[in-house]
Amino acid sequence: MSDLLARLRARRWRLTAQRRVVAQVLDGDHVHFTAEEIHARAAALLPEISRATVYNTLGELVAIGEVLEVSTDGRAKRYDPNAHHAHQHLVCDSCGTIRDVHPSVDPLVGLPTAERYGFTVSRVAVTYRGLCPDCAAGSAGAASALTDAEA
Amino acid sequence: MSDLLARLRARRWRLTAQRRVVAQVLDGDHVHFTAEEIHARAAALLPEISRATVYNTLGELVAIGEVLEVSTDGRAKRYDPNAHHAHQHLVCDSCGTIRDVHPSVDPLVGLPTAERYGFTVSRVAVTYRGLCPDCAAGSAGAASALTDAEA
DNA sequence: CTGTTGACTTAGACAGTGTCTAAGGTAGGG
DNA sequence: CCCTACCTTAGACACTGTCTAAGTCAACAG
Repeated sequence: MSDLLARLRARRWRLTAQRRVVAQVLDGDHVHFTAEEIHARAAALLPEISRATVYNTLGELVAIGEVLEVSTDGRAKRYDPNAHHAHQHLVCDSCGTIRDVHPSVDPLVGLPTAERYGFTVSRVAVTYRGLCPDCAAGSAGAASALTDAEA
Repeated sequence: MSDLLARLRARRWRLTAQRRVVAQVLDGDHVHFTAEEIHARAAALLPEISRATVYNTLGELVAIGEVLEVSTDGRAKRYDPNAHHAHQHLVCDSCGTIRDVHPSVDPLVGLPTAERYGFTVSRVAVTYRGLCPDCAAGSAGAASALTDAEA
């Protein structure tokens, strides 16, 4: 689905080599990289690309809605190229891996007006947390170490 | 509900002046402060308290489940003393304010096993995003500026 | 094809958030 | 009242992200 570049052209973006490699990295494996990971992969294709350019480009892609920003822990944000399908995230508490999940039922379930406290609610994020298969295998009985909660 | 100190005593915590003021700040208004805000308020009560101690204490409170850590944007984490009632969060995209909401229906709705990709799911976080009443009043028509999405 | 121009990129300084270390202080049990 | 293990401190450090000034170049006009 490398029509990301086509969409960018349609938006009259100046198509520089730097923007092309960033788009290419995002179009690749459908994972959720951090900005630094994207920079590293982009630099493998175009060694002189700078951090600032990667941050700028990601910020613009997020602003126009082609990429989603995901902040799961307090660490680095991750970038999700799957912006055109509503979905939720499954996050590993141990390694931070993120997987997209496409629920059959939309749990958006309107928040009752009485519970909105005057807020204008525009969207809802649902994040499932736990351990990915690899980490669950590694920590085995340590599953009880999962004493931290968040919802 | 200042039995937080009682619970800490029961856990055989050394009750130092520093830990007491941190607990006191958390027990106060039921808001969601950042670590720096907590440090500032604690320092108003005990001027020589250090940042490291506030971070240490918050980390320990989170580890034992007396306080929840909430990372909504990529900025500073916020600390939620309301750890003993399952709840969700309403977050303002403009000012970052967080409100607890206690939904009548639990949208946890089990994630279908087929959608778990082998993850061991231990909990789910639901975050409603939008504008708080104050920010909605301020930006008025700019509501359409909310082009970013996250779920 | 070539020139022009404004948008883009760069390196590096800077800022916010959080972690770590070594040294000194103190709560709480004896 | 003393000890000692645990706690606190100041400050250095690391990570993530933002900003600036100067140089570069994609795209368009001619």
